[in-house]
Amino acid sequence: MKLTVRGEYALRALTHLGLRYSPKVIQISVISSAENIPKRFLEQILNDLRTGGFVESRRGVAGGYRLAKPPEKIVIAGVIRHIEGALAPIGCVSENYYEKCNCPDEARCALRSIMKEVRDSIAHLLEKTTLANLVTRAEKLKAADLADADFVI
Amino acid sequence: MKLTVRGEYALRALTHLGLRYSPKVIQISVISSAENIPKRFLEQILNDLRTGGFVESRRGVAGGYRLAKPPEKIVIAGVIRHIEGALAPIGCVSENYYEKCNCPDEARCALRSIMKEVRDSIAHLLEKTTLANLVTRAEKLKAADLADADFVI
DNA sequence: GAATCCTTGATTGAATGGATCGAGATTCTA
DNA sequence: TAGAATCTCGATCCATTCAATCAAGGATTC
Repeated sequence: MKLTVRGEYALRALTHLGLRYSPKVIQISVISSAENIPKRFLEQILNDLRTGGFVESRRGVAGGYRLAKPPEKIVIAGVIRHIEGALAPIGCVSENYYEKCNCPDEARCALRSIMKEVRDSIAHLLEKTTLANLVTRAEKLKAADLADADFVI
Repeated sequence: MKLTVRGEYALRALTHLGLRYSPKVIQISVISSAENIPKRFLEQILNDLRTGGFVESRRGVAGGYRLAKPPEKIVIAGVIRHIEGALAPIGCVSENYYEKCNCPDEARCALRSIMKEVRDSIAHLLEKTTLANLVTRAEKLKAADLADADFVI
């Protein structure tokens, strides 16, 4: 699994929306400047997240984006699969994006067997992590940071 | 972590050499046809593995490649790092190939914290796996396959 | 010294990734 | 109902990476 900038932006944008989860929508430009993401590019990514059913949008003057379901229901593995594709490090061990490799005999391939373990460990971690979890982490990290600041003063 | 075809070939070639570990060298063309790897490309890859200290070569008529050290001493994580680069799914959590990301505050980044866990789990698996381990897997898979064949007869 | 094989670097062609643009659709508001 | 704000969608661009091939050259052995 490799997270490209695109996937990173997607997850950061979702976290932004998760931290402010409400029926109100948030504009692209707000997310763009808060998260330091090129606006045009983010536009593309949010639209893609909409297609995937992770966010929903509202057009027009008071338009913007919001989560399509509560943060607890948004699984990180699902987001990454939608944006980036396979979690597996190599196609021949992917469950959702299987691709045949050109080794002489896949069933007897030692490389495949170790890569399968890698895939499983990645998938296990990301399947059990939801956006709610990311949001909690973000809040805790912020709180810890504020505590540090107090301490310094 | 993403394993490209290049890395796959490298590990398959090493496994080939590991299964036949001896002072004798094996020709590129032999590995190439046994493992179904384009010869010219394999040439490039083996040369790269030589630079990394994983194999050594012998020129001339009876030339070829062999492992530069016993299979137990060749760690898969090291091979992948040399051929592909970082194990981490994103640069900002890589230990050996760190790259700054453009998020507003790296220390408070929730994404970073979950990706760090992914990195650690990948690294842990691949650090403890040696070529000797891969070779053993290959032998077992072959044996199991033969047993199946017997059973069918 | 000829055959064989490794060495090195250049090159190519395709795919991917990051990013931008422009025109269109939709919604609100004055 | 005109127009401004905002999302929508497809096209395009540029740089980089990947996979693969090629060519010339050097080393080694028989």
